Amino acid sequence: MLEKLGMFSGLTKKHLARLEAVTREIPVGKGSILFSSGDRTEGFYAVVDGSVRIYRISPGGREVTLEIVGPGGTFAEASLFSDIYHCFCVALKDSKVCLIRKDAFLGMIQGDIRFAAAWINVLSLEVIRLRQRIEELSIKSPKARIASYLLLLAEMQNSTSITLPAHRKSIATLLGMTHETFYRMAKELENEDIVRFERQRADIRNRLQLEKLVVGCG
Amino acid sequence: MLEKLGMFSGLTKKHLARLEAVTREIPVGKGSILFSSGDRTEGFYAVVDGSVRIYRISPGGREVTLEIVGPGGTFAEASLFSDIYHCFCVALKDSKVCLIRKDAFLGMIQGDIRFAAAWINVLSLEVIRLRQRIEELSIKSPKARIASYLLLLAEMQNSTSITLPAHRKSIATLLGMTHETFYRMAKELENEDIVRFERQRADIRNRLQLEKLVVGCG
DNA sequence: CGGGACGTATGATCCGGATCATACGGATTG
DNA sequence: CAATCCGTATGATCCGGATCATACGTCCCG
Repeated sequence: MLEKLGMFSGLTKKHLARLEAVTREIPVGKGSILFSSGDRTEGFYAVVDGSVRIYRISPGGREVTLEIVGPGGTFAEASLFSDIYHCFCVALKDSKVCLIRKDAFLGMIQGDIRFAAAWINVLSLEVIRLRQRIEELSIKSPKARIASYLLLLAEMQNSTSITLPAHRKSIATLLGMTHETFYRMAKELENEDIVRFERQRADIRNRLQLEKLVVGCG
Repeated sequence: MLEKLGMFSGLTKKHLARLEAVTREIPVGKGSILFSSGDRTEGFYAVVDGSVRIYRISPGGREVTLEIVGPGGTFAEASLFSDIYHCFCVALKDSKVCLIRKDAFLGMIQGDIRFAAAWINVLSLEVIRLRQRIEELSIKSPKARIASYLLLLAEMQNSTSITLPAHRKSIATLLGMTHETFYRMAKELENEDIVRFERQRADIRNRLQLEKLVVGCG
């Protein structure tokens, strides 16, 4: 079942079989916590079905969403080199995830050069993605951050009709703003007829204008 | 000369020699641009001496500092999997950097399992660091961000007497605030006798209070 | 079915940090 | 040496987004 995960494509059948042998499939009910900050690491995960939210509790007590992961995505990769998790993971819907066991995976990396190379590729892309997020968080204007995020989703989903990967409150903290601000800015975007929100969906009506918002923000 | 770089320790002499063979040492004068966004990638770099600043130009035209790298640090690792650089690099002082050529390095990774494993380690740590930065940027209070940053530097330099890695203006954009705000907050910290700034140095006078700022910010 | 918890949504208020302006000193350059 | 640039520094003003308050809908669970 791992072969559907994209990042593992390019592996031979033999490798896949070996990998699946050290993989455990775990169903997680909506709202349940997969792991908490401080837990001993067992390995990293891949989302087979559903979606999860990765977050931390800031020292001041508020939740900071680090990422929202959907089908095909992996998370907690850094746990391979850490004894404990440094964040929380909660299921946004009833989901199915795969736990790839740490020691076994490290062993495979050390024993299989192709595997290692593939993993290096994954990590490198992750670094690039994180850097982009840092840059986007440096955008002060909440509206521009939302615009930037919607454009990112549109690109990933390859459509101007976007499925929001989580409820608005989570997305708000992902983008570093309060949910009130998110609702307000969303409403503004609707009033300007740039984006139309509807339940779990967002339709980009005026891509040009949306891009201008990101650019024009400073 | 690479063996001093930390990330390359643990390699055998033979590996080191091979690596150095594909490495080019480059002197960069203060203020000169090592590469620009859009340039074709040649490889990634390690700082031997001096320091450099990595930044992007946001669509709105302002500089966003992504990181400040000192001796022993590496940067532009992601260029291994990209055809062009996505950021700028400028030398903060007269510096000496090593260019590790992309194709050669990729070849070594694909040909040497120990090498690949070491590199995976480097990338994983980078991912963890970037996540921490994302979390810190989510801290809204500039003062708390400064506090958090100073504590990070203190930990890295293992002393309460810190050498600032760059001029204040760069640090300000690194922390996602204007330089005016940085100066003001720094002055406040001095008035409260928590930190004393002096030329390129910062002395933490009251670590407890500094930590409280980070925690208490929400 | 009824109640509670939570996501969604919007209004009122307030303050912090961005912006604009100004000034001083040190470094660099011609 | 004078001129210039840039980093450092601080004051005045203004506005945007956080905060607090409130309310409605819906989902879930007993």
